[in-house]
Amino acid sequence: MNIDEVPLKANQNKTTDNLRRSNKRPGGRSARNRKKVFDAVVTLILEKGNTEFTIADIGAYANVHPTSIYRRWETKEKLLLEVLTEHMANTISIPHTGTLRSDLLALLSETFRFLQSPLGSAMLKVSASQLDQPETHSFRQQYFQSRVAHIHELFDRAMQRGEIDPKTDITLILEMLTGPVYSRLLFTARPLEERFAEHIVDSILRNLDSYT
Amino acid sequence: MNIDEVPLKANQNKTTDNLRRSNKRPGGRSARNRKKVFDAVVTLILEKGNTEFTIADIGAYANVHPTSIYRRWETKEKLLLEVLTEHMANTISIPHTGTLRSDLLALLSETFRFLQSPLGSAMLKVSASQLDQPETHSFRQQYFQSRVAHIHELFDRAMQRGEIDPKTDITLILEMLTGPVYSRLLFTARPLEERFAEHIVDSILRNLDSYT
DNA sequence: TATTTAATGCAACTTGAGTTGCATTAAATG
DNA sequence: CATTTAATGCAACTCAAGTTGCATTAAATA
Repeated sequence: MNIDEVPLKANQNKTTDNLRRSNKRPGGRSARNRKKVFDAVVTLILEKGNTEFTIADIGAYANVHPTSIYRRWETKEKLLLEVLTEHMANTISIPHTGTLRSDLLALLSETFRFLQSPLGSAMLKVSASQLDQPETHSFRQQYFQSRVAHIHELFDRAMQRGEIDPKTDITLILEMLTGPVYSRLLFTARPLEERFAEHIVDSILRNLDSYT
Repeated sequence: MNIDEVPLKANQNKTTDNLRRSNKRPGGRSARNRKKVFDAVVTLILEKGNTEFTIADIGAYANVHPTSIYRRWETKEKLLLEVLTEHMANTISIPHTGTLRSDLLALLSETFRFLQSPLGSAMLKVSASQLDQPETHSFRQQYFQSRVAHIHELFDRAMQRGEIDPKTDITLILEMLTGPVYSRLLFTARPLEERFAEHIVDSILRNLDSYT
């Protein structure tokens, strides 16, 4: 018996299962409803400016019965995490300014903007809410990894220009780049201003040799 | 009429009000219940390893009627934020190793340990959950500010040793020090290891001139 | 096209979080 | 010590989140 054919107990691992069998009934009603629900979530976050709506609200907006949503995603958090991850992957834009420094500054500016927007704030809130939920670890990593994958192009150019060593740990750069933003948003509440971005970027660039 | 005497509508701004009038009936049953509830919250977080308990659970554990808890704190999040802020302020320990570098490494190690513990994870989760709740901004800032206040002693020593400029922005250092930890916890899930701590600390120390 | 299979819609239900009114208790105040 | 005031305890209630069983609908497949 192939491992893929092992019968799973109902409701077990629904979210990831949902992905694994995503090609079972792909083009039909399921896919349409998925899209309707995802669109409804994004719209609701933008309209309300936060995530203070219920699954019933989503169902009403999407014209999909709430029961169907509960059955496919189990919790609002899992649904939101999936929606926001996918949305990010589709809307990310990569700066292309000519130098690594200004590329990183542009990237960080965009991060400031995003994390202060309803969608970014939601992403941060939902990610933190899942901190001790091992089942959704992979989703949060996927969010970051898809960013890394996209942004890699920016570093590839920097490598070609000789600004950066090919062995550089890109993920580490992004951890150091975005981390301090979370400190400010979560705790100090100091403003996300240009000066802060420059400080972060320059403290990375001045230490590039320690990122290999 | 003094601004302090403006009558407040019932239930308005209950949490901060709770602090402001904390000397009204301080030593009696209220204070005892407050302590019982706070202890119960800490114990429950440690016992369960997470915050998946209800206000009813807290009431049962503390032998305080749940209604009283609802009336004083309104939501579990506000209560937890208050409890964790106070607990942190009381349990923080300041390294005193002789050099700024090893002090910061010790501090960061402790931060790793704390943020991976149930209490730290709870603090991060609850803070993020309050991201768009302006009423609790001050509590999250207070948490960080009380850390800054305590840790300042560490930097004072470094200043006396001449390792650091007296005009250094200590808060910025702490933002840069702890920020990347949130990146790892929330998104990349890479391990919080010594090597990571050294990378963070050294990239601060090598750029100390830009922190003034 | 007919058959099979899975998702969906719907109604009824369970459950638990949070609220309210009122009596009780204890702390503060004179 | 008597009085006043506020917090507490308690019971009853509301309401919304989430579940379950079953009929219906639509997609896949032979």
